[in-house]
Amino acid sequence: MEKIRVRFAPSPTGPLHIGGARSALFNYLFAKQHDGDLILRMEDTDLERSSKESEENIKDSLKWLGITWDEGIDVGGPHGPYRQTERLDIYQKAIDRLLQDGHAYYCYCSEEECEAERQALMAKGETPRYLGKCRQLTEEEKKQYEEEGRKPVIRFRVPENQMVKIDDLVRGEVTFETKEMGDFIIVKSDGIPTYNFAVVIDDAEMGITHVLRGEEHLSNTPRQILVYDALGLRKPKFAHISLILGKDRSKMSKRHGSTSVVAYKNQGYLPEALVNFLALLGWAPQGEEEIFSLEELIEKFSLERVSKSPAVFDMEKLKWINGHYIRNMPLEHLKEMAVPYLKEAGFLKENSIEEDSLADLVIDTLKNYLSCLGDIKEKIGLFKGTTVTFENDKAKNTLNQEHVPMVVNLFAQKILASEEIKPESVKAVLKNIRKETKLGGGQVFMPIRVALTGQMHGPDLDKLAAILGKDVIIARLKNSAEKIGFAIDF
RNA sequence: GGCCCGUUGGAGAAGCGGCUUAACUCACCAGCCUUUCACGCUGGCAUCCAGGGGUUCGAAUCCCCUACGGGUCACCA
Repeated sequence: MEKIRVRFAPSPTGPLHIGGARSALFNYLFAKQHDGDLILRMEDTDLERSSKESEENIKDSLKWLGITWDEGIDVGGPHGPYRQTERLDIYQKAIDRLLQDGHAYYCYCSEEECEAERQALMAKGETPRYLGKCRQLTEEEKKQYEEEGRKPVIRFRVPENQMVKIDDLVRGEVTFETKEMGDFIIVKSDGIPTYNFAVVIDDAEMGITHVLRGEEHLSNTPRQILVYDALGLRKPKFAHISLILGKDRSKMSKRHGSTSVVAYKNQGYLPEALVNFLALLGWAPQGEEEIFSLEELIEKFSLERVSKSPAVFDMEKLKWINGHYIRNMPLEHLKEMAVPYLKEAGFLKENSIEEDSLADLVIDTLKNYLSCLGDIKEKIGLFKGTTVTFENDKAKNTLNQEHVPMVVNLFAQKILASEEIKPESVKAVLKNIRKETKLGGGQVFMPIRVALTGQMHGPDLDKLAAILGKDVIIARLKNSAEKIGFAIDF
């Protein structure tokens, strides 16, 4: 069987978008599953908006997600170069042929003229399109336009009254009529080909067998098919993936939150979580399980299970998936990733041994409460400062019970007497207090928790105390006692 | 405005004419576990598949119309 060849062909006009990342992922999964190749190509024919910076961002984001390509930018291959602006001579041959065969022609109409034509058509309730004014220009007419200083574009001559059929792998058969189309531009007046043309030449020349891309390209596809046919090129199979929408069901934009992959990276989302989430957007696994590694996705992915309807980007679910990956990640690995966030939160000053073991404890404690590593900054507030603020009256009242001063004093004395404050030692202290006072768990733990944090919930007391350390524990207990107004004896 | 695509619970979705009293996951609610919270576990959460017609012995599944959402019609990709 023929080797599957797919491509991801972004235009480097901005950071890698969530939607682009999903397209890249689906292409990657499809290719790897069939032992095929993924080609990375830059569609940089928009000279104004394309930038090297964007290209770098796209490559970095893909690598971060774990999406690698077998051929293309940076890695090379037999069909290079892989930047469209470096392939101009390749396009030129096809343009010459099209011109020669009468499938294309020079058009001298200005942008303003075309715009006016579109407006007029629109006003009549018809499809705005180019009506073909320059289709049959004589040599004299051309010469005259040239003398006027007009720079021509090259348009593709769309055959009249033809049906163009697309056999889309996810949408089924979709047909378009050429009379709705109008002759489209294949070469701009600056001599650079347009997307609809270059994409065809490249996909054909690079031997692409399957084009998986966003739904926004569906109505461009008939134009491309026309070009394939005019040139006698073999058409790839097409599969158009539905769009990703924001919470309000309109196309996902900055308005809905972050749209670039880097933004999620910076917020402390894990690449495996984002990949997992993205895969679930527009594709559904067969069984009940929804947590998959890249390898598992490669195995399970199938175009038949790609949905035709648009997917809503559900931030809650992303957070859940990310939290799941955080909780299940080996501590070593997690720590490595979390250190920058701890530093940013002002918790870790430097990487001394002592602080490192503290970092272990902090991360191990906090990991159950995080949906992304960026949350560390907020959650770590619990461990900072020597004063206590009660979250509500209920919390405050737990300290107004008769036995509380005794418990708090006892706890403080035992902590002061401890050589070192470790989870195990705190646990032992707590146990002793219960034994000595003969009080129930809730009567011991809750007052201490509130006296320490002002809150009625939070991480295990032993871990919490160990992170706080002797000085902070004592300071906070004193602060609480002061606020409630009971006597201390330590 | 023309053309194209879509519409199953709050969200992602399964479903492909009878096996559906519509899987599963997130969210939400209740219970259990736990010193508390979180995690985890158990259970609940659409009398119905945008609305209306039709085809059929039988429809979420096929057809038509309407409504709504989206895409596209660029010298942007």
